[in-house]
Amino acid sequence: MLEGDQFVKVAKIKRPQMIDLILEQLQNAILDGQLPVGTRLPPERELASALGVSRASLREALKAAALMGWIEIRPGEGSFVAKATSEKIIQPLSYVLMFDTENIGNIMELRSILEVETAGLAACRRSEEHLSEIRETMQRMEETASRNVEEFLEYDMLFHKKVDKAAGNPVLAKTNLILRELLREANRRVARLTEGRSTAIAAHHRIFTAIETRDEKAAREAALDHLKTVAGFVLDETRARANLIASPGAEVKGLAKPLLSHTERS
Amino acid sequence: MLEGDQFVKVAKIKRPQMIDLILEQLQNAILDGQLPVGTRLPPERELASALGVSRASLREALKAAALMGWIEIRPGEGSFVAKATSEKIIQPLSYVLMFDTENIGNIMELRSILEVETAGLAACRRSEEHLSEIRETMQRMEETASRNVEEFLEYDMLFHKKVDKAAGNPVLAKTNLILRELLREANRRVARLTEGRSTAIAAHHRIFTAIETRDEKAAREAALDHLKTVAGFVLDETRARANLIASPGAEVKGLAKPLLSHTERS
DNA sequence: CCAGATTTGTGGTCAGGCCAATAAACCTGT
DNA sequence: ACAGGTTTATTGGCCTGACCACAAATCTGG
Repeated sequence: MLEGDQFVKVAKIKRPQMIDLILEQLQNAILDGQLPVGTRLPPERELASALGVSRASLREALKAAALMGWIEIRPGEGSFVAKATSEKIIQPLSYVLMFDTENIGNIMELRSILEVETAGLAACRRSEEHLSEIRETMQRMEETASRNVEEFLEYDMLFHKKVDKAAGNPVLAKTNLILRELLREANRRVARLTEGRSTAIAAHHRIFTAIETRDEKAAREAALDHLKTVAGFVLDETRARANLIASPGAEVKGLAKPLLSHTERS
Repeated sequence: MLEGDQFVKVAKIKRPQMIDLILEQLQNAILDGQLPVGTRLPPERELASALGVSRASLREALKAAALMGWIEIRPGEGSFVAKATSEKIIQPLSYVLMFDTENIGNIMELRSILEVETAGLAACRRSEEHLSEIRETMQRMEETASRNVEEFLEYDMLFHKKVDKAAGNPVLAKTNLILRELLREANRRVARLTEGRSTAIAAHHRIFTAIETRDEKAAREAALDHLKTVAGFVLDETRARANLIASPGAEVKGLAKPLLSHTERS
């Protein structure tokens, strides 16, 4: 690419495309308040002729707008201006991170940062209802530990989801969810080990107790220990796998440098 | 997902849409490495018939993929698998956020968590080269403070980018970048104030010094103070705008509860 | 008055066509 | 033989018109 010579700084002339213009106009209309949330857009055929474009072009724009979360298209009904939700806002993150999945160590570090703070926030903000939801999930998780690995994993995920909820920040919750999904395969390998399941249960217990007593510091410490343990499992697994694939002695990417060094703080 | 009623576990029947299926297939192909970056996709007509769909449907999918940054469409040439860049993906959403005070607070909180840890990691891991890059960016930022708001903003962004780089976690860096992009509009409003620019410069100075002396604790504190200040500016601005739009006296959503309460730790 | 059948409106998809931009193959004068 | 412009094939951008599937509104018989 290397756009441009080093002498003239001309923006490459790009003929504006209909779809983009439509998209822009739609965006402006929503931002100007001309189209409040919930407003129903005119039918495609009508809107297309009003804008002076074909229905096909308009549809490409509408589809794009829908994927970006601006509108919701309901077959047989019409298109409606949608509310921006935390899911939609943070969704693009997952698209970007998808290209980095081989870099498990870095994702792990990011996750540990966020989960630690999340646990701390949950300890501060949790309500009684939050607490009982977390407790219930934890108990179900313990029950399934010796029975079904997949079910255990689901309750593991759910536990963290409930903690996220208690932390009261939907954007944070969604981000955590994405990171956990990215690491789901790694976690699955850990959960297959009996030792992995029992240590996870113990860690969740500590986290729960800390949240119950509103002890922010303890919650953060418990979460950090948990994540360190999981990271240890995962990285051992990963390293083992990597060594099977790469030449022996080859460095596993992203794991050579100090990982989780933010451990030694506070 | 688990998000059902507790009685019936019916997933709402949704007729899968061609475009989404195509999109999914494309995504998988890219993630599986079947389509390395730079690969040229078959012509639309050919690909459409190969997939057994109409060219119109395929086009909607390709257009969406292009907007998400997965591919690049060059008229007269073809479609090519592209490296996803976060800026392009996020840009449209940042405007929407201006009117979403609830999530601005939440995103701010998420950003503060990550930037604080990033500063700490940068203090631990930075090299001399990192340091000089950060220093240079900071100096340029100071030079432009009194001249050009847009340029100032760019250097502001760049400063944080350099700190991210020093922290040595690309995934963390990308996430931070996305969050900053999301808040770009808000930051722009802050940077327009002379006071906003001067306090930002002072804060960056503190962060730089802490990183220079490898003082992790100081780096974290400096970053936290900085973010708290920015959050104060942003939320004041947003609140003002929100009150102009919403009915007077209406509570600004999401700001009533403790924000940035993780401040009082360590 | 109401339940079921029918009509109407709407998005989802398709087929085929023309135009515009690009690149590759082709001339053409030197 | 070759540098230059010119033509041609390929490809994406856009349009028209049609049909299908689904949802709501309407009609109809009891």
